[in-house]
Amino acid sequence: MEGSIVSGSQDGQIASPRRAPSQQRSRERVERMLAAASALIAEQGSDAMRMGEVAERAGVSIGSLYQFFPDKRAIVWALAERYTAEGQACIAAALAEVSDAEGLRRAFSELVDIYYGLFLAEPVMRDIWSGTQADKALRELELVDSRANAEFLTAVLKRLRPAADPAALETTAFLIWQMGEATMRLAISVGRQEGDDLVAAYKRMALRELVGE
Amino acid sequence: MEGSIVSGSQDGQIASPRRAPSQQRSRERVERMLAAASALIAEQGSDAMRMGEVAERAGVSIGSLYQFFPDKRAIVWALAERYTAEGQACIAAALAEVSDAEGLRRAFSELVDIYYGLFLAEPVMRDIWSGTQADKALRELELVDSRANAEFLTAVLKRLRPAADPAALETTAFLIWQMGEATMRLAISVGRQEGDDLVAAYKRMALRELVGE
DNA sequence: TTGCAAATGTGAGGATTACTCATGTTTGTG
DNA sequence: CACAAACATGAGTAATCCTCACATTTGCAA
Repeated sequence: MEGSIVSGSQDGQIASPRRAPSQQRSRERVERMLAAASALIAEQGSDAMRMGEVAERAGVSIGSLYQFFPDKRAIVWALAERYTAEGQACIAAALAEVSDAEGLRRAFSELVDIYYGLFLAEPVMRDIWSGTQADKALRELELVDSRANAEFLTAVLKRLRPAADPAALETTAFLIWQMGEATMRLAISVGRQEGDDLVAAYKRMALRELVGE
Repeated sequence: MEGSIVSGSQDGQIASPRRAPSQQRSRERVERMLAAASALIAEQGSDAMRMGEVAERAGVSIGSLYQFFPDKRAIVWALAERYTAEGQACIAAALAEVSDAEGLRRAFSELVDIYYGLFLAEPVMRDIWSGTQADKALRELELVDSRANAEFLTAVLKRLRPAADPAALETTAFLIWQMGEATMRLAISVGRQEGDDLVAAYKRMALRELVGE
């Protein structure tokens, strides 16, 4: 897992490989760098985050930063990856044991609420996923993450509707998941009341599709 | 309309006001600048577009560029605004005379196809709307545009379901529209086959919501 | 026509910022 | 304890957005 933070290769367009921290000291320093970046993103957004500022706040030199992260985006990517890892575990747990329509309805509804709450409460998460579309590496990460999450949903659907075309179920699950993320991004960029309404409407639409009328 | 191209104020965060071209000569030059920008975006994407390159290709100096556009984003914004204006006219026309469920089904289905085709065929449009989330001014423009388009859809729904809660219809129309845009963005970032499937699934879901089972 | 103010045109240079690299320091290990 | 590999440093490089002082052109009133 620590390897993936550093790899930063991401896509195949930029970013040269960097050293992975192997000593205790450097591992701690990398953590400080990520914490500093996280704080700065929370304060000003990832776009306004300056590499020099990250280094200063982490108490390291600019050179050390680039020792472990190939470029600025890799730092954001590393933070994003932690969120996705956390999220996936949560989603897998919520959907693993669903075996009937009512269970799916409850689990899905709860998941949406949790995610919406996270988006509202976590400025870093909000910033990263809002800017997702701009960065190819992040878009890729989100796509992979979304597919993985949709996979859990697909598994449930296959259990509930064994007669249905598996490919169609996969498409449906993936689309619903992506729409959920789009709805979140939308909801946090409008007023709170309207955001709540939109999330509720999404939930209703998605459930109609997932468990029928 | 020419005023809006230049205003560039957009959001309230950056961009100082610039002069609007009042002479024939400068209007033509502004057109050349936009054409050059458009070509460069088509070739390399708006992110890689360099202001110096735009000026060179338009046959003007870098200073002239900044005479009419407060900053780089304003150029992209000006192009985006043209697309939205064109789109709105098209959408308004397609939905204006819809008066029954079957008509809505046909019109909506056709609109989705047209938009998907545009996204596939127009690299500039694709680039601009893909990067929408990154730029606050563009996000705002998309939001305003989306609300306007959703308005047409809302009008149709109110005609078809006069008994329904108007606020709920508005939310539904807006959400469906935003999901459509999200689906387009998604569809063009995966393979062609999967993209087609996703758009088809979206169409089915949206229509279920719009005209019922 | 002519004079002049406003509009327009120019491009060298300022300012910012991501990122490099030559050099020095620390750590683990035979 | 020697020594290679890992780590740390920060002044400097490069790229790029944007400004500004000054030159030119245009439209128009006298």
